[in-house]
Amino acid sequence: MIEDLGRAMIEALEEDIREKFRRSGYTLTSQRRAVLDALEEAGGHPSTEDVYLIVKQKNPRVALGTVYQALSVLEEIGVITSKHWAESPTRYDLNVRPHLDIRCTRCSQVSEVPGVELGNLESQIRQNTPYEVQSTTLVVEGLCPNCQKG
Amino acid sequence: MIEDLGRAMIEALEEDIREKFRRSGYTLTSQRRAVLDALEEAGGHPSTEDVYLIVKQKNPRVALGTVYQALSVLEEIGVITSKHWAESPTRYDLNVRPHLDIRCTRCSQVSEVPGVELGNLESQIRQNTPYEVQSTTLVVEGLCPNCQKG
DNA sequence: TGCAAAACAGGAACGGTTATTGATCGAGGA
DNA sequence: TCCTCGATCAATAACCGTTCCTGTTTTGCA
Repeated sequence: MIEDLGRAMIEALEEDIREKFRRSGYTLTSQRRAVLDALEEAGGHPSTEDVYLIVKQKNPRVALGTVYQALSVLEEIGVITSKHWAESPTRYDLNVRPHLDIRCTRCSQVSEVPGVELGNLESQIRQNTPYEVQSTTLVVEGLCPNCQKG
Repeated sequence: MIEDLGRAMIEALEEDIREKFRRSGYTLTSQRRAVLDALEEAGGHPSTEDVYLIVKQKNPRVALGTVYQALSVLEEIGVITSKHWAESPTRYDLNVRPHLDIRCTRCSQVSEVPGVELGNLESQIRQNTPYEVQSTTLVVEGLCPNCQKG
């Protein structure tokens, strides 16, 4: 039952991804597929380097530049989201659902912050600026429980 | 009247800065002073390079590395805040009051978004994470009115 | 199956940032 | 006032994440 639900969700996500590629005109190549798989496998919020290492395990011929380019395409068509932290490489996340992440300034671990209501923040912003808003990201940093001890 | 108010605010800010240096143990050197002045003069949200160029006009001997280090100290003691945008160098801002900025993804211009109520977002976050929250920054990007035409 | 366009691999180059090193400054004590 | 010692600075090399470039391979399409 739960497994079926999981599979259904993955199916829906799959279809969504194919649709986004179709609309954009980009092709869903095996390398881009591998980058997506690596993002899923990595879980958390992998850096480009992390993704590259996972992809490389399965296909050692894939170049780092290709991973950069694939991530950029995936972000452009709205499949993934990038986040830019201080003193840390860019990290990526599948666009499964809107959520809030916090990063530890000491060990760089990223965790999700549950139960925060962003509410109508984005619509408020749209109302108060003449800009055409493309993205709003909340960047939260702090010390994780482990690093608080040290 | 208004000028007096402005001067009073600057005085208060000055005292706050001196206090923060005192508490931290760092010294408020002429170079750090110059970096602060440059931040004020630049207005907007200058990059390290912008600050460096302004500082250099008055004191050509100051090195870029010194500006980096000064900005890092100023941020550490809470006088300024850094913001990290995609594909763009770090930009800095004096901690005058909490506010929200938006950056144009085409021309990199940064403007303030008025009238957005962040409300109890930070306290919500603190309640929902075991992390010791150090900073929360809302990063908003879009197209400025000028670039929408192009 | 053949052709044009897109994507890729590999590696060099770039740009923002940090690290290093020796010189200089400046607060506090003799 | 002069000295001392730690903090800060200037100058520059090194670092690292990212982008760019070139020739090759793959893909979509006729």
